[in-house]
Amino acid sequence: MPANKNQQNPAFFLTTPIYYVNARPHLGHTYTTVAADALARWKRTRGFDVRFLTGTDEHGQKIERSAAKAGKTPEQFAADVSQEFRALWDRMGLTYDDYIRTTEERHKRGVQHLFRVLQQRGFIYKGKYAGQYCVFDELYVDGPPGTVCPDCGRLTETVSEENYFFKLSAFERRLLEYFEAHPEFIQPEARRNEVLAFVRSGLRDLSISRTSFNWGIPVPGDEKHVIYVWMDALANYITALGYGMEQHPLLDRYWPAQVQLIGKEISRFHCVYWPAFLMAAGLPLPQTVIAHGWLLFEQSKMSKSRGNIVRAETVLDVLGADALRYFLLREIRFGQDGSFSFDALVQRYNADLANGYGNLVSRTLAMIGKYFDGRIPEGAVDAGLQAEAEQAITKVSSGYDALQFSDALDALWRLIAQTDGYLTANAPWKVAASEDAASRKRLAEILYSAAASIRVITALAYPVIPDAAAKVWKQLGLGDIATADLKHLTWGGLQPGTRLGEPGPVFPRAEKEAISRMQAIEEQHPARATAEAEKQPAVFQNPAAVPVSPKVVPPEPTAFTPTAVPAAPPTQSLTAASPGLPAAAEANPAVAAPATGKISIEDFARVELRVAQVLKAERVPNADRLLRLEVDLGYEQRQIVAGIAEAYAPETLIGRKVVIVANLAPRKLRGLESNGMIVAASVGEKGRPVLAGFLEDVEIGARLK
RNA sequence: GGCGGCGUAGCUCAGAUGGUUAGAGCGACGGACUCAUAACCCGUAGGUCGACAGUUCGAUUCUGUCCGCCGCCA
Repeated sequence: MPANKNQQNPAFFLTTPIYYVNARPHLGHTYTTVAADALARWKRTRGFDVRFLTGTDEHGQKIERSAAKAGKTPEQFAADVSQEFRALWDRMGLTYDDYIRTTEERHKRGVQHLFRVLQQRGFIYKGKYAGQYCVFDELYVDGPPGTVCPDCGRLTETVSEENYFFKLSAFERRLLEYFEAHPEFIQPEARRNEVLAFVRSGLRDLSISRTSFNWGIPVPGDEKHVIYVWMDALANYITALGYGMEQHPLLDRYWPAQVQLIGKEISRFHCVYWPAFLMAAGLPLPQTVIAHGWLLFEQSKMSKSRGNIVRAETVLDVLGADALRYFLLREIRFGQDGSFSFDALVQRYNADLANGYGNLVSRTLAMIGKYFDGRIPEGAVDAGLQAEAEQAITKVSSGYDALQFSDALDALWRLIAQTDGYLTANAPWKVAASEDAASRKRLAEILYSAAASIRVITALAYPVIPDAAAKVWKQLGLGDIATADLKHLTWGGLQPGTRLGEPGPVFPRAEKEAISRMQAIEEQHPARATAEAEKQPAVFQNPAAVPVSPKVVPPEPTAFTPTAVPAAPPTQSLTAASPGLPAAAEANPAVAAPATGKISIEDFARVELRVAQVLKAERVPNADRLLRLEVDLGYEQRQIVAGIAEAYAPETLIGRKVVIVANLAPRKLRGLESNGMIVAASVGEKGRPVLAGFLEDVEIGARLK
């Protein structure tokens, strides 16, 4: 990427999170990165010296395990996935200036330097952690032995290990004062309030090293320890600028960042830990951390059983990058959650891009071609249209500046409609029927005004639909939009006499079948296995039924674990066990791999699946996900504790017939004994459980074979 | 459980320090036009503004309770 070297211009450093290579790139990652790219492009057109950073986060126990499962070294595994991200961004033409990988030497050096600095400044000490630990989430959990992980519902392990700690508690007051003095630091408001509440409730020191695995950056001077993944990851924003090197001109030039874009699920790390690290290191804080919402995947009504992990490539194949960019930024109010569906995408594409922008360009340029031999006519300007265009410039600009992409695009498309309305109202094709001078003059005015409006529209649309804008810019005869000076965009920049470029469709209408085509592509893709697997019955939960030993890598399938359920790959049950997992955190690639170990019929026969009827159901106090059920098997009644409280209200279950694993060894959950598990499909990004059932009435106690 | 947010037309959402007929876009329906990508333009749609109660001359907009959804609580 050619960096803008003009030191006269104000620096603008913009970052996305670095993506954890445990998941393959999907639309969630694309959303963040596209928003950042649009902002980067916008700021560049406004004359800022933009530096746009993205990259991948590659350390941690999860990567170590996933690599082992994939039969690769962690280095190779991380490199492969990192390359997938990078290839996608390149294919989409994203204009990042730097792509950092946490396995790079420059990063390791920077992180170790940061560690030493914090140590020297007295913010790091060695201590001992004794308590509960969730192996799956690599998370310390509060509570007595037997506590379930609040994130995934699995039983925690009791551990005791020596750690380095960061004195986070020392920054409680300073952080609050900073938030107070800089209300714009955390956006939007809702996130800010959450962070404030969190800090106000008191900060404890943060464990920042691990000894239980090796795949990470060693603590300088104590190589048994590996630096905690979050400290490692967050530091990328400065190590990418040369932090830790003797000379760091980029750091001097670009830090602090103006905008750090993140997904809302990682706001605590970016709004509490990160500023505290920076304060401790004596570095200035970023100007704003902006959290966007989640991208949810709506199931299309045509196939309800569809899984919902969508890859950007599918959309690129069928509609192109601009379509995806436009949809994500137009349809979703930035900051709020939004949903994606192929239906809505094609709808937006046709209504706004094909019928709106594309058609306006097409009709206007066709008439200039026909009536003025392909040259921009010399004509007076329609004052009304000019005023509307100028108003749009203001509105769209302020929308982009505020990262309110949907507002900006809304205002821009209003101008498109106004220009379309202007043409229809003045009917140039009728005016053209008369050859007299007055009519020619009138015709020139109408078409010049429309073309001038299209020029403004195109310039303003460029950050969001760069490819299409570049095409139209050429068709207008204005050359390469990338080199155009859009900083002082005004109405009057279109020179009469300019010869139009080659005309051609910019956004051809999409047929209805585009929807089914994209759906088909998704289904055929190998990575689809992730979503496919979620459609299969997974055994749900009894979190305790999941192997919890930290050394189980991978968990050995036995007939008594959920893994024995046909067609559900071993780790699928692990995914199913995390109903609360946010969009950006799912998709263990190991899940995507086809099931490796097949089981024999005898293995399956060991699992006793039976029909049971729910007699009683009630919530387990202080456990958001757990329900205590009493079920009737015909030959006996028993108690089961199941993690389905978020999907089913207790009263709706009473009388319902469900499928249970009847011969599961009993486990205690929250002090309650659970005798068996309920079988449910795990649906969607969040693994919402859907209970298995029968279309016909089935006798209680019947066995499934 | 504690704290916070949300619930407005078929869909996605605006909005109101309380006040004549509650808005936009899309979809649907009707009309007009033919330069253009079966497109564009015009018009129509009558939604108890989640439920109930209160404050008020008057509430969808304020207060309370409830229901539903969501987020944060290392």
